[in-house]
Amino acid sequence: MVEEAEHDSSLLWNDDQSWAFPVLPVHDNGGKLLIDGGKILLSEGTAVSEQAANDKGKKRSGCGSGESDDHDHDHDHELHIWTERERRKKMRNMFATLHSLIPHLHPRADKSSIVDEAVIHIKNMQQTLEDLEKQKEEKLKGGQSREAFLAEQGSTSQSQLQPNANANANGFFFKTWTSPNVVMNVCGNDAHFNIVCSPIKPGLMTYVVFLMDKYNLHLVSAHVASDPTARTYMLHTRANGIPQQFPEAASFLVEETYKQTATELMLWINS
Amino acid sequence: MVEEAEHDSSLLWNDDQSWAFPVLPVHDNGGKLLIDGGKILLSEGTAVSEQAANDKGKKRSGCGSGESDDHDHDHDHELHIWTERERRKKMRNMFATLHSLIPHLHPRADKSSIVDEAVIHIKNMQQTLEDLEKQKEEKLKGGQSREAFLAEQGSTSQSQLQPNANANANGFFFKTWTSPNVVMNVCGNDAHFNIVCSPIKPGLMTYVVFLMDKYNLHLVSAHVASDPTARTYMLHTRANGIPQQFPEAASFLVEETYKQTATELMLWINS
DNA sequence: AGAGGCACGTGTCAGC
DNA sequence: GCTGACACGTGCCTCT
Repeated sequence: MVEEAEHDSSLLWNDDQSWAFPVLPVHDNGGKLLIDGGKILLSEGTAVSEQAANDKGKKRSGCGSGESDDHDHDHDHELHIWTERERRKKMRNMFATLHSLIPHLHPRADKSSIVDEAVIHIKNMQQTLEDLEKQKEEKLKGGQSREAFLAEQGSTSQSQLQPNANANANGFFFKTWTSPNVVMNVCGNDAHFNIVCSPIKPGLMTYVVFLMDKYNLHLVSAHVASDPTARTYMLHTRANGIPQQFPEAASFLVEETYKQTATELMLWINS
Repeated sequence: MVEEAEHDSSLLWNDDQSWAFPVLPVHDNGGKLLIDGGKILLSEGTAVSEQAANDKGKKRSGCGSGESDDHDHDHDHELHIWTERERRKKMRNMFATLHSLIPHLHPRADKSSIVDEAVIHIKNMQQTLEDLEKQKEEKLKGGQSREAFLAEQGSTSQSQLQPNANANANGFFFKTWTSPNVVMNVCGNDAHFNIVCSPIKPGLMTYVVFLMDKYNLHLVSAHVASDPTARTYMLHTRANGIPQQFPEAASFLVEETYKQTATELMLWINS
């Protein structure tokens, strides 16, 4: 992953890390007229006084003159520079990981290509998933109406992503997803989560609550059991925030939401 | 000339600013720039103090004089600025469309969140697709629908992160059995039962307690949720009564005991 | 009152 | 050459 950067980046990295400031000297910083948010901007034809002198400026070399209460502002400012650098670095890494997730992408693809391809890739996958989902439903429906009993019985139970097929008729049954740490049972709008976390990771409950919030799930009840080496949770949640105009679509959405939640939870625990 | 340049600039600005994250329905205004139609609002008086002077270059206002070979360089430079602006704009739009593709994302999510969530989303979708394919293949391969009320579930879920699959040695993980009505997750001496019963069968809780007693299981906690048509239970139990002379045998015994319990429970519910 | 985010202008370095 | 891509420093703005 890191490697991606190639010499290009690594050089920059070097740069980034090694020296802190020098470039400034010249720093004309130019003019910025046109400031965004705040307003300003000079209008069109009329010129106006743009650029004011402002030296205010920071650590200029040479040129004596007044140094005074620099220091407070100084460190403040340096901190700003530093955080901005960090932020950029973070972004770079995120781009790298995003890059690594997209197949068939030139190793040195630039940022726009990355985002672009990410968009395309996501669209493709969403489309594919949608199609598969539709296909599946139609299969189920067809089986029900035509041959009711015979046809599609096989394949109940199975790998992790498995809906217990016979469920959909009218009764209330669990549709279950399993992983070593997180097991989720969806039943209508409700879901039961079983979670085990060992060694104990601080912040798990916080993350759970965050996820509930993110996906607009209500926490009906939560049961926590601790022992020195492990902690287990049982959660009962309810999905309320999803418009239910079309029951089938809604149930699909609920399911997807739950799946998403469970996946993220699992990833977090294993991270 | 100068004027032209200015004009140019301001126009471009307009363009550039044309909504930063436009797609998003609400708001924003993003912040920046308040332009109203053609005019610009300029800031309060105080603001002006900024704007650096710095000669070096660029379109300074008024001040006639030194035009000479400025222009080529000048124009050159402006072009640089312009292209950079365009590039940023492009990036912004791409971010916006990327944003629009990710479900459950806060409308004003910042760039890192967008990339972050994109990564997560892609991972999830890839995983889901992979699972679906596996599922499909297995479906084609074997119609193994033998009795299978309780299919034994391995575990495993995600591929990329962890081989946590059967690391049962020392870690604490779930071993899960599923059926439409009863899902059981064993972890060490403890187990979580998820039960759904519809229509409601009177006496279920009594039966549960009877079973716990029969197999010498302790009921650590029980959560019951009722609605008119269904009732769900989450139970946390602990097996204490089993002699533990030989740890391996013991864990086997515990597992068998739980399996037996779950089976009887399921049979009762479906009877 | 302050931390984080964004877009700007700017210099620099790769590669058609 | 020139063109595009990047990272940088910097001012301003928002959200808390």
